[in-house]
Amino acid sequence: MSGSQPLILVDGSHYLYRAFYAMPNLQTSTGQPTGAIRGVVNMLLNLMHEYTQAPIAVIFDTAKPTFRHTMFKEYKATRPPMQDEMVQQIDLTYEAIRKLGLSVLMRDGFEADDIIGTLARRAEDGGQTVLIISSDKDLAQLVNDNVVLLDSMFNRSLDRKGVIEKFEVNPEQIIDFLTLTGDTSDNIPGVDKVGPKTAAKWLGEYGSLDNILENKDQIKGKIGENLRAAVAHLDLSRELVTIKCDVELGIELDDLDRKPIDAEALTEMFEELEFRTLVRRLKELDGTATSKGLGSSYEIVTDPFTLNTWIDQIRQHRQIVLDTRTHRSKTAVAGGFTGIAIATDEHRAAYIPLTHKDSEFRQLNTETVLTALKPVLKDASIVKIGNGLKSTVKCLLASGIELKGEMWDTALMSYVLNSSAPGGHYSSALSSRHLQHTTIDAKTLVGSGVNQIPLVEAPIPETAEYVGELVSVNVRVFPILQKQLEALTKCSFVYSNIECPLLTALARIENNGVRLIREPIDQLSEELKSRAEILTTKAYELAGRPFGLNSPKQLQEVLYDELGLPAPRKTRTGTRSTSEEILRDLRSEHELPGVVLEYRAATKLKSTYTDQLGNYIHQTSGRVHTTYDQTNAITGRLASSGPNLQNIPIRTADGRRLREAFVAKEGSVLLAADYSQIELRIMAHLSGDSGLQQAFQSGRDIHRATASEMFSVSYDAVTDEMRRQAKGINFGLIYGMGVFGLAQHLGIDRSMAKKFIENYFEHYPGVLRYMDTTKESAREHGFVETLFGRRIYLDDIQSSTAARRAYAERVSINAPMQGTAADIIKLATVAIDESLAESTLDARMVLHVHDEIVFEVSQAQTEALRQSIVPVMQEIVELDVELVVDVGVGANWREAH
DNA sequence: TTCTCGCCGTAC
DNA sequence: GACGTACGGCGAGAAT
Repeated sequence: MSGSQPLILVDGSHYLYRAFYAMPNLQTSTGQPTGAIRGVVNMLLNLMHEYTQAPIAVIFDTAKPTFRHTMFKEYKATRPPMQDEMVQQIDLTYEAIRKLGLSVLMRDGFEADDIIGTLARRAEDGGQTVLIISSDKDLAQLVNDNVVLLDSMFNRSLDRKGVIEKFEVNPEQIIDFLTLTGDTSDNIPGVDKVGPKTAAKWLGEYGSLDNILENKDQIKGKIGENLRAAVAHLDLSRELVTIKCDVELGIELDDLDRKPIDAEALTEMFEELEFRTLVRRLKELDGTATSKGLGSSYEIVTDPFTLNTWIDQIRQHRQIVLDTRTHRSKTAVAGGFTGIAIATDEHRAAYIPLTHKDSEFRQLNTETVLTALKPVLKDASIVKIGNGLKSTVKCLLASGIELKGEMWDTALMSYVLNSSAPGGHYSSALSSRHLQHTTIDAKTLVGSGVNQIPLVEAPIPETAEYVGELVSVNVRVFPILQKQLEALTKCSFVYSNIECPLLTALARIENNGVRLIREPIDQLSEELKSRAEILTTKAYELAGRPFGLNSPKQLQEVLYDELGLPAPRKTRTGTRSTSEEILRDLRSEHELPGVVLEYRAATKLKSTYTDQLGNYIHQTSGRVHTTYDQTNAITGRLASSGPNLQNIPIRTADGRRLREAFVAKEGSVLLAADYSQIELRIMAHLSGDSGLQQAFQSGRDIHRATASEMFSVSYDAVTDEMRRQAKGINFGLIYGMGVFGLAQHLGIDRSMAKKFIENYFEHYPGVLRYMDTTKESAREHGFVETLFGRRIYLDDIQSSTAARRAYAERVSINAPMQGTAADIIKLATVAIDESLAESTLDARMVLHVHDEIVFEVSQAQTEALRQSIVPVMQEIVELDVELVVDVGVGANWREAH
C-alpha cells in the first residue's frame, strides 16, 4: 500500500510525442530509431527520482477507434497519422517502462484521458491524492482539492487555484468551457468566434453552459447568432470533451504499486539500444555503480518538458546550483550562454546545451530556457549557488534578468576563507582540496594553446560530463565552505557585506565598459614606431653592431662584455641586470644605456598599450570591457585583465596621452574620485600613533609633515629633498621595507637609511609598536587581518629560511593596510552601486583602480553625482583619521585625474 | 612548433 | 637577499 504517497498518472502519449520531437533523428547503428524511447525513459527516471515510492502508471492511447469516433465520425479526423519512426518505438517504450517497475495501461475503445479520469476518481475516493502529468488542457476538468495537473509545458502545476488563474473558470466549468471553445486539434466544433476569453466571460456571468443556453437570446450581435447556431451540436461536443470516469479496467489500485527495477534486463536492453549514459544512470539507481568519486553521468536537457521537470525540482529544493558557460560575442557586450548546468541536490545534475555547434542534438533556444528559468532566478526565496557567479550575472543582466535572493559563490567563499589557498578557487581546485576528487581537465575537452577550441565547438555529451561534474562539485563543496564560514563571524561579514554584493556591482561595471577612441592611440602608436626605429639605429651605432634590443641577454653581452661597462648586481638567477635602475646609473659611463631606456619606454608603451588596447574595443558598444578578478589578489584587491585597465600609464607625458583616449560618451564627462593617501591613513588608524594621526588631522601635506618631524625643522622650512626622502620612508613603511631597500630607493648609504628609519620611529613610536605587534600576531596565528576581519594567511612566517620568513613578514605589514584599503573601496563601490540603481542620475561606474572609481555622468549632473558619492566614500567607515576623496572631472581620463 | 619561465615595466 | 599587490609583452630555452 502506498500510504500518503500520491498516485501519479502519466499521459504516456504526451511523453512519447515530446520525446520524439525533441530527439527525432536518434537511432542505433542498426537503424532502429530510439529518440522517443530514450526521452520517455529519461523523463520517467526523473520522476522516479523525485517520487521514490509513489505508484506511477503510464497511460497510452491505442490505435483503435474509440467510442468518440463512433459518436462523431469527424473526431480527430485532422490528425496526421503517426510517423513510422515513432511507431517503431512504441512497443519498446512499453517494455522499458515495465522493466522500470511501472505500470503501462491502455484500453481499446477508450482514450488515455478516460483511463486517467477513472483511476483519478477511484484513488481520491480512497482518500489518495493524485498527480496527473500531461499538457492536455482537457484534463483540467479532473482537478479538484485532491487532484493536481502537472503541466510541464506551462512550467507549473495546476491545482484548483492554478486552473482558475489559467482558464479564468473553475475546474468544474472546464467541460462547459471546452464545449464552447471547441478543440481544433481534436476537430471538435465549439461556438464560432468564441475563444477562451469569451467562454470564461459567459461562464462567469451565467455559471454554466445550460444556463447560458437558457439565456441565449440575451446575447447580442454576431456572436449571439453564432451561439444560437451552435446549439444543435453543442450537446455532442460536450459529450466528446467529457472525460469518462467509469471505465471498466479490471484492475485494482494496488496493482499499480511500484515494482523493483529489472536492472539486468534493462541494462541489456539499453546496451542494445546504445543508451550508454542511461546504462550508467541505471547502475546508480540500482546502487551497483562503481563509485569513481563524483562519478555520475549527467542528463542533457533538450526539450521543454524535461527542462520544466528540473525547474519544478528547483522549486521544491528551494535552491539552484548552477554553472553557466558563456562565450564572447561581437554583438552582445556580455556575450552569450554556451550552455547552463543545473543541479538541485548531490545526486543529479543536468546540462542544457544552448549554442553548441553540434548537429547531433536538438538544442533549446536560449530565450526559451531563460524565460522558463526566469521566475526561479528572480525568486528571492530560492537560494543561488555557483562558482564565479559574476559571469552568470553579467549575461543575465544583459538579458534583462536580475538574479535575486541569497547568493553563495563558492569561489568567493573560498577566497574569503583563505585568499592564498593553493590552486586557487575555481571549482576544479575546490574539488581537489575539499572532495579529494580530480575533475575532468578542461584540456581534454577543448585542448590548449593554439589548438584550443571554443566550448561552443565541443561535443555536447562531453561538455555535459565536464560542466555537470563542476556543478556537482559545487553542490558538495557549498555546505563545507558554508560551515567553515559560519564558524568565523568576521569572514562571514566580509563575504556577506563585501564580496558577495560586490559581484553584482562589478558585473554592472564590466558590462558598462569605458569608451575608448581609437584615433589618438593609433596616432601615438605611429609616433612611437618611428621613435623606436630612430633609437634602434642609434643603439646599433653605439653598440657597433645590430643586436636584439629587446633581449636582456644580448644587451648584457653588449654592455658588459663588449663595451666593458661596470657589471652591476646580479638578478635573482645570477644574470647581470639591465633594469631601468641599473641603466640609469650607467648613463654617466656611456651613451647607450640612455638610448636603451628611451627605446624601452617607447616600445613598452607601444607593445603593451597602444598596439593592444584598440583590439579590446567592442564592436557594438565602442567601449572596452575589462574583467575584474575578485579572487586573485591575496590582500583583497581586485585584479583587472583583458585588458588590464589598472596599469594604464600616468607618470610620463606619453603615457598620459594614452589616457586622453579614455573618454565619456557624447554629452557626458568622466568623473574620477580617488582616496587620498588611503593606505597611510589606514596605517595611522591601525597603529593608533597620535603623531601620525595629528599630521593627517592638521590637513597638511603628509610627506612634508613627516619631513618636518623627522628633520626637526618647521613645516615651512621643509625642502623638496627632505619631502622626497620622507615620502620614500612613508611608502617604504607600507611595503615593509628594510634599511637596504630604503637606501637603494633614496640613493643614500645604508647607515644613513638606518638613521632615517630610527629617526622616523622615534617620532612615530606607535607605528613601530604596530609593526612589531602585527608581526608577532602573524607568527602566533599564521595570518593577519584587515580592519574588517579579512584574513591573509602567511605560510612562511615560521619558515626556517630567512628570506622566506622576511618576505612573509613584509607581507604581514603590507597586507592589513592594502587589504583594509581594498575593503573600504569595495564597501563604497557596493553602496554607490545601490544608490545609483535607485537614483535617477544619468551616471554609471566605468572603472575601478584600487583607490579610484571612475564614473561616466551626464555633463549637467556632474555636481549632483559628486555630492552623492563623495560623502559615501568618505563616510563608509569611520576611522580615527578622516578619509579624504579627491574628485576630478574632464572630457577624458587624463583631464579627470 | 609550442610551452614555460624569467626579466622587465606599468599601475596603485 | 634586500619593497607590497597585480597583468602582460618579449625572448630564450625546453619540450614536443
